[in-house]
Amino acid sequence: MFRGANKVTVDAKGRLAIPTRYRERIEQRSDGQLVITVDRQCLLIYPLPDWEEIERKLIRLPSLHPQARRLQQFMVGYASDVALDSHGRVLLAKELREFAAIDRQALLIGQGNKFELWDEARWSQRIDEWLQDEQTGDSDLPPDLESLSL
Amino acid sequence: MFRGANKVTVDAKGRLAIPTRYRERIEQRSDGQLVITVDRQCLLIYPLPDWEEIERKLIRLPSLHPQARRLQQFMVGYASDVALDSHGRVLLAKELREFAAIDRQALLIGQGNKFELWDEARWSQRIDEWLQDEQTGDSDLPPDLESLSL
DNA sequence: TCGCAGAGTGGGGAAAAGTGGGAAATCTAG
DNA sequence: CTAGATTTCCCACTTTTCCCCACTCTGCGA
Repeated sequence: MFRGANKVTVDAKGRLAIPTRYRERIEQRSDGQLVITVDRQCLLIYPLPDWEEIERKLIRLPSLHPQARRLQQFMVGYASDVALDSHGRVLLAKELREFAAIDRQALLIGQGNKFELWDEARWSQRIDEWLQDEQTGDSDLPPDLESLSL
Repeated sequence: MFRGANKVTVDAKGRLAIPTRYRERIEQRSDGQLVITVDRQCLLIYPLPDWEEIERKLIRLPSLHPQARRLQQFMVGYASDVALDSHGRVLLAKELREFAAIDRQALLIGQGNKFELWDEARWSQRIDEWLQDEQTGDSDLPPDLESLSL
């Protein structure tokens, strides 16, 4: 399982260093092969086998349903294969960087079987929204979630 | 069970000494392995096995529900593995300290299977709010709580 | 009251990780 | 076919992290 938030920098050539603590796991899971694609506001980074499973699910979605088709189009369309270089870095294609507005400072967020990659500014915006919703009470969870014991 | 409130200091390198009385229990429960993550205003510290149970619950939440997704994103996203060093200290990642505004003086609060870690100033603010709510009568409990016998 | 032991606190330095730049190789267009 | 541009690979420098050691403080017992 990937977890944890890491400040990372994307250099002028669009390279991103994966924090060392994750590298061993990636090496053994997929021999260093990753797939990077887009989400609504951020990028998603999957080990190759995990992505292939997602891709199968996406392709099976009903292609007449407009939203399903759009999801399929974007996620599969932007998906690009990358491999770790000798220093554990990956190259982010220009199209992906532009899509997610990732310039230099970014946050790599572990989310179980994948990572999310956020532009720093967008991420802190998201935190603000969360805290605000908490205050105004817009954060009500569905009934079965309220009993969640942490 | 962890109980009690302890004043602790975070040094310049972000290290936090766990009070000795808890160390033995942590050693035997998880071999010194802890996971630290964020809550709304503070940090949460779990022994590794307890965290893994929480994580399983979180991951099972419906990922299309925005509030559930957000909870999952923040809690799993910020969760970081740490281990006690030879002096019973743990290192708080910079991202976590920033999130919870923890600078130097903090409070470590035992909460059963976990600890809460509060910035000192935020904690006393929270006490103030509580006392104020009591006065203005904003403290009405939901029905099933009113019958709670303390 | 003094000393000792256990706990807490603060660095210093070696090693590893992160970062940037340059050279070689490959591709593209004129 | 050649010149320019882009990508890929590799090297070197800088920064951070981690581990260990030393000092201080507090409380207890002699």
